[in-house]
Amino acid sequence: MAKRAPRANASASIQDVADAASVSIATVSRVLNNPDLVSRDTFDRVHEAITRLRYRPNVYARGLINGTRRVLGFALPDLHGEFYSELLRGADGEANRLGFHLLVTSEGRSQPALPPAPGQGPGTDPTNTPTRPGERTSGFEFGLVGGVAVMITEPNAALLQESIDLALPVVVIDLEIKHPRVDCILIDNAQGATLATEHLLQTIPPERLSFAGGPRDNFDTKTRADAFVAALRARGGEPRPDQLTFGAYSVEWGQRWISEHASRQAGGLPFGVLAGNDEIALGILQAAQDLGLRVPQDVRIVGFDDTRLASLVRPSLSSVRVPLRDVGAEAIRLLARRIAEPDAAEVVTRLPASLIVRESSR
Amino acid sequence: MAKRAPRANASASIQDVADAASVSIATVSRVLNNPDLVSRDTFDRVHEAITRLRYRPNVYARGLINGTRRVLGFALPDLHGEFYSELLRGADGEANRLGFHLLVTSEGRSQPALPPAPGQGPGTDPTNTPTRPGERTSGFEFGLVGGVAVMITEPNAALLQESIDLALPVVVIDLEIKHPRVDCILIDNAQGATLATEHLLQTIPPERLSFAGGPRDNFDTKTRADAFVAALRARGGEPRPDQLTFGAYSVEWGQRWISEHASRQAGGLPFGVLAGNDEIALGILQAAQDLGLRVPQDVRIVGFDDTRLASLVRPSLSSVRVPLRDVGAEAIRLLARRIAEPDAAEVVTRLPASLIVRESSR
DNA sequence: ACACCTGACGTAAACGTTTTCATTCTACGG
DNA sequence: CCGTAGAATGAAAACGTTTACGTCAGGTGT
Repeated sequence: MAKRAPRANASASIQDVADAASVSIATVSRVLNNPDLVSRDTFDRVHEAITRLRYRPNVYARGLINGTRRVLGFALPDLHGEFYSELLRGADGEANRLGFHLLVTSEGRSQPALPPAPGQGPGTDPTNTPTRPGERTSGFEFGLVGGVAVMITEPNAALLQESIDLALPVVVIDLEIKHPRVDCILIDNAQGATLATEHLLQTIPPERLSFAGGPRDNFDTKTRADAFVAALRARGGEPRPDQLTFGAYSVEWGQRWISEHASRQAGGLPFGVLAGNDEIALGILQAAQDLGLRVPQDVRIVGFDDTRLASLVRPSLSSVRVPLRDVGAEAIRLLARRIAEPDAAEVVTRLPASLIVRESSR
Repeated sequence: MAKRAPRANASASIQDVADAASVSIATVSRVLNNPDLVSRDTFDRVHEAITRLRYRPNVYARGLINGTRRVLGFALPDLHGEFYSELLRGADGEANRLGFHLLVTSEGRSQPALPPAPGQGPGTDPTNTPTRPGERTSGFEFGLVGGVAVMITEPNAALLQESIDLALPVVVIDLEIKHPRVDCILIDNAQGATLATEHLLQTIPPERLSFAGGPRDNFDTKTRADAFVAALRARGGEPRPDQLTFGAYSVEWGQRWISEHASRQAGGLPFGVLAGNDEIALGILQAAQDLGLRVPQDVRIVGFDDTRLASLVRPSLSSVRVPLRDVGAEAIRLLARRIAEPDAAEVVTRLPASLIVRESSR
């Protein structure tokens, strides 16, 4: 048995454990991965050595052997705000349960990690800065992760493409993509918008109902707007063009919307508005009050996303609740599934939205 | 030259590139890490092969050789809410700039990854569930990360200890720890609380000023409370015991506080309160209005943390701004530094707080 | 007594890199 | 023409695992 002097400062290796327990490294490995294959005696000896030496298997060596990657990438457009925060939380919890780790990233890390600036031969190239080797700009570490959950935006559409090229398990959030081994998670925006619109229609006639959306070309915005229109039509009201407006997902846009809308609003009171998200709704809510409109007596407002803002504000804000935490958790579950069975049939999970009625539309 | 048929589906290895460029793997490696050592011709050939084959060096193999870990752990008590969200964002941005990746985790993953349930010999152990080998509950993946930033709470105090034991670079957030190679980042809570208290003292006499804190045993709470007391004393007012109260970091506690306080408040109007964080402040703000108190005419409120809530609520909330994003970024910077020079002197970064005055105390 | 299985364990190959050392080749000063 | 320096490259060891395979002992069935 080739004993080796354990290095002083570094963490113990499997060899150190093997030596300490007077077995081979294979046996140590078996204790860790297939305990049934070793005798009770040996198990105990090795186990004792492991705890005594504080042995931790080297993740890199392990990852090298069996592509078993316990790390999942989570790429979001941004990390800021309740919305993503909640998504992340769901993902983290589920990852924890399933024994995975979360590598988070926001926005454009998509430039490939390789290669470094080419082209300085032995002849000194004048245009070349030192470029120390350790410093090369590293994009998303594919190869480190066993799968990626992506929420699509411009910058990381490239990331998605690359993941697909690499045959990496991929889950797309909030967008339906038809691709051989790509699963999707959708939030049922249409249903949520329908729910909210129908709720408003209980107290407001169709012609006095508006939709104040986010950016016009945003996918979610469109879905919600379409559902709004459909719900109005179902009640026999073909919406006028001015009943649908688009701006940005911001408080400021909400404020601007109400100030413009209030003056234009010839239809009389009360009127109602379905906002594209809670921030817009909040802007409307506050600016409406500043304009002397009472909520909900004069204006009935429903937001979208049910962020914590909605419940904290006064009057509290009705909102369409999208189960963000479930979305995060489901993303991890789907990834785990696809890692386990790479060729499983594609899944499109559609999570239902629900309407939380609060003071702003009661 | 031992050509090997490249496997069909797997990603290209360094050997594939070497074959394609008719060089040895050593040369390919040099192209990647020490371009100066190869001739111009070879460089170009290899470079072409790399791009053509979409070669990415295997992170695990690399990590196995040179402990260069480009992944940093970020352990927070929770991921929920503006607070952590903002911290994360700062960290992610800086990590991106510095070429690191972020492995996030919240709460108690601290149980060691090893070993799996011991003690089922060949004799079937009745108490033993199947315990499939792939399923073992994995704690935080030390060994995968090159450093850890920890924000202390009960569950991951263990994580901190373990990191220190492993001689892993560690940065502690929001707590000063004296330990050989551990850096700390502190938010200057005392300064922030002082600022806020002095601001309130400009319009409110000391005896009508209160502190509505979070949990009594919370470190931040204590620091803020102490600074509050000190500021009062500096103005010659020794605070009565009832001017300092402790509860929880929640809206509900704020609401409860004001309802109890308003009845007890014999001192007359207006009075002022420094809240332990924005949520408490918000609870106070809303419940005060419900009680018929005007803000800021009757009650002046200052919150803490300056989360987005503060600016969105009406009346908007004065708050002590703590530079969360900077905290996150600085954590990454410190980690990077310690990875580069493990024996550098310990650093304690103290980030200044500032007071944002809004309607609630104007 | 013999063949054969089985449980327990060790040997060694593989995973994909980086890096040290050795080798080849060219050029050049003597 | 020889010796040698230096540039360019290849061969091979090392990193810490997992796992296929081999070995060996002690049964068990004939």
